[in-house]
Amino acid sequence: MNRIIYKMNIAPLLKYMSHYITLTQEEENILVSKVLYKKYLKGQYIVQQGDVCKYSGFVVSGCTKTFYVDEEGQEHIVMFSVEDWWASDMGSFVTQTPADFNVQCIENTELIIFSHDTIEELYSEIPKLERFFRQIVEKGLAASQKRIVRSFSLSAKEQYVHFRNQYPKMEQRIPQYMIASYLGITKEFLSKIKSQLILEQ
Amino acid sequence: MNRIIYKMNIAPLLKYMSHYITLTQEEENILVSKVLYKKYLKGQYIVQQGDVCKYSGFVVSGCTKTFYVDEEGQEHIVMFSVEDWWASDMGSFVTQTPADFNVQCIENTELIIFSHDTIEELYSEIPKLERFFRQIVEKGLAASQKRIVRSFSLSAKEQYVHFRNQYPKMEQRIPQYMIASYLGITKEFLSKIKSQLILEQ
DNA sequence: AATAAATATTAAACTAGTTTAACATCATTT
DNA sequence: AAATGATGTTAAACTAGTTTAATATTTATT
Repeated sequence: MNRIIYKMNIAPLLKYMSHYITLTQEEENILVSKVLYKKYLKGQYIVQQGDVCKYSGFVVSGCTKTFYVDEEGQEHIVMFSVEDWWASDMGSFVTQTPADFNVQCIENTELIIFSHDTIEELYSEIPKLERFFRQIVEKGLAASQKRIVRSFSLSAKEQYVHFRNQYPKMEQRIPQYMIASYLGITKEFLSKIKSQLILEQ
Repeated sequence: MNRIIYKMNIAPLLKYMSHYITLTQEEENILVSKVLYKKYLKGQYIVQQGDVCKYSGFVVSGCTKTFYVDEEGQEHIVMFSVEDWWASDMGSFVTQTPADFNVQCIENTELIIFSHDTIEELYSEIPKLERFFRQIVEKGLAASQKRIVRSFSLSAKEQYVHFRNQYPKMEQRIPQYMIASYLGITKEFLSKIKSQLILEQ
């Protein structure tokens, strides 16, 4: 059997982690030995709604969308993940309950994968990681709360302007109809908002 | 100086924690020595928007609302906390950044308080607590995500029915205009929804 | 019991955002 | 270069939810 060994680009993860915790060389080695490196093609799924999310991926390169399909079959995007973000249903991964969300690549994407099966070993061999993941989830919670606040108190136009300001580079790589879905509006209405904004200047 | 010592009702917290971790008697004693017990009157604030949230409270009895005031001065409720819930801006407490939210008592409320100043001591004396708080925050994240999904994919009427089914007892103790605020609609429209629902049966 | 304060209802006029449908543009494959 | 599929625009008719304003009901206070 043929096994493809990808060259693992671990540096972005280590740099990212260094904002939270400091690992010794030996701890880094343990970490590297317990994560996977995976390449996905555009269109492939990392997580599927209803499955328990066994893997949590750190995006080394590429872009994913995290979305939900409602009873009418309508797709609602809740997050985009680019470099240095997490591609996962964190809620499902950490609680090991069925995922609310799909995570799908909208570009070819390279991920460093944490598997739930090995994460308990990682916690016991590198206790600091428990703190790391706690902080990641905390940040995720704070971001999720802020998202709720925005959707409560801002009009669609204001939310779009906020998105554009906060993630100026994402707009170039993500099709507009997906941004509309992220904002919770139709693509037609986003189109209208954009033409309004152009007239306003 | 007069110091009021309240009788601390710690049992509900210990029972709640037992779903996540098992504490020894000694660990329980440490815990009790490092938390505070506080009684608030209806109307009092536990957390104020803009302040760093130094305290996270476990509700022993009573009820609080967590809300946000937008630029137009409009109040948006994001959560109610009753017995066995947390009254806190968790996002602010764990990241020690300015709170997005106010937490105010809508009934007289008794809380067991974790202070951020002592929580690091608690983590080092009872490492299990780190796991406990990680799991709480994880559950909070999962709930917050589900809330976003609902507000994306359900109509106001569906959201109200969901709320009523999920928290049947809350409706009795919380005024309707606050429930409207929680659902992100006006009190007038909730009134309309309710009369529609009555006609439908 | 009377008054005041807080909470809830109703209805009409309005607005933000949806739906439908037709057309336009851009990118990819042959 | 033509053809196909994916993405983006425009406009008219529509609907869910808001605003305003007047009134009703419940709860708390004297």
